[in-house]
Amino acid sequence: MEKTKETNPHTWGECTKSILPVRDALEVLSGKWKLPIIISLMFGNKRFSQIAKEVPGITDKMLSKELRELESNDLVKRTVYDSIPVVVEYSLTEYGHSLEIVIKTLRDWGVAHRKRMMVEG
Amino acid sequence: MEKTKETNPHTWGECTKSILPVRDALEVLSGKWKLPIIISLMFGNKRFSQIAKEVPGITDKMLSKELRELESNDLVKRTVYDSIPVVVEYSLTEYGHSLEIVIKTLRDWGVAHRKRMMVEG
DNA sequence: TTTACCACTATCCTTTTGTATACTACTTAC
DNA sequence: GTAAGTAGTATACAAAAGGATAGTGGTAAA
Repeated sequence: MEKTKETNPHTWGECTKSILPVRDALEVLSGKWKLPIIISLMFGNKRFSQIAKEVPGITDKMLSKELRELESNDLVKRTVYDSIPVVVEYSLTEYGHSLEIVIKTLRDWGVAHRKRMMVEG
Repeated sequence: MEKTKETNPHTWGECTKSILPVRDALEVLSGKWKLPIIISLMFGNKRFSQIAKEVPGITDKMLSKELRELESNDLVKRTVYDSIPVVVEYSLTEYGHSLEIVIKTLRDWGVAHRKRMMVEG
C-alpha cells in the first residue's frame, strides 16, 4: 500500500487549538431544546409560558434551565415586568441574532445531507 | 408593558420543519469525538491506530463507534488493505470535506464568542 | 515462547442528559 | 373556597453517552 501522508505536528497543534471555539459554538446549540427555543425567539419576544406552548414537549424544568444557559451566554435577555401577575419577557439579544448565519449554514448543509441520504438510502 | 409580537403559526410551522436539517447537521458533528476525528482526517488519510494516537484520550471503542457512524453518513471512507498485518485506512470523502465550510462558520462564531465572554466574563 | 503490532469487540460501570410529577408563591375571577 | 394564570423549583427517575478494562485473531520479530 501507499504510505499515508504524515501528520505535521505543528499544524496539528494549531488545529487542536482551533477546535475549542468550534466546540463553543456547538455547545450553545447543543441539547434537545436550545435550537427550538432560539428559533422561537427569532420570531419575536416571548413570555415563559408562551415559549412552553410553542416548543412542543418541553417541560418547565428544561425550559427554565435552557433559558438560564442562553442568558448566561448573552444570547437571551430576561426582562421582568412587575405587573400583577409578574410577567417575564425573553428576547434574543443582538448577539443572539448573530446565530442566524450559523444556523443558516447548518441548515443549508443539512438540507443537502437529507437529499443525499435519501437517494442513496 | 408593550404587547409582545404575535407568533405567526404558519411561519412557525415552516420553521419547525426547517429545524430538522439543522439538527442533522449538528448530529454529524455531535459528541465528544467526531470533530477531532474529522479534523485529523482533513490533514490526510490515517490508519486506526494513527487516529487513536492523534486524538488524545479517545478509547478504541469510541473511535471504532464514531468511525462507523461517520462512514454510514458517507463522510469517511474505510479501505482495507489485505497486507499482513491487515491495515485499514480511513479517509475523508469529498462530501466529508464539504464540512470544512460548516466548521469554519462555527469556528468564526466561536472565536468571536470566546472574545466576548472573556471581556465580560 | 513471550512480546508486540494490527484492528478491532465485549462487558461493565459512571456520568450526563432529559423526563415525570408534584410543588411554591402570588393574584384575580368565579 | 376553588380554579386558573403568572413563573418558576424540587425530587426522583430513566435513558443516553461515554470510560475502563479485558479479550479476539492473526502475524512476526526477539
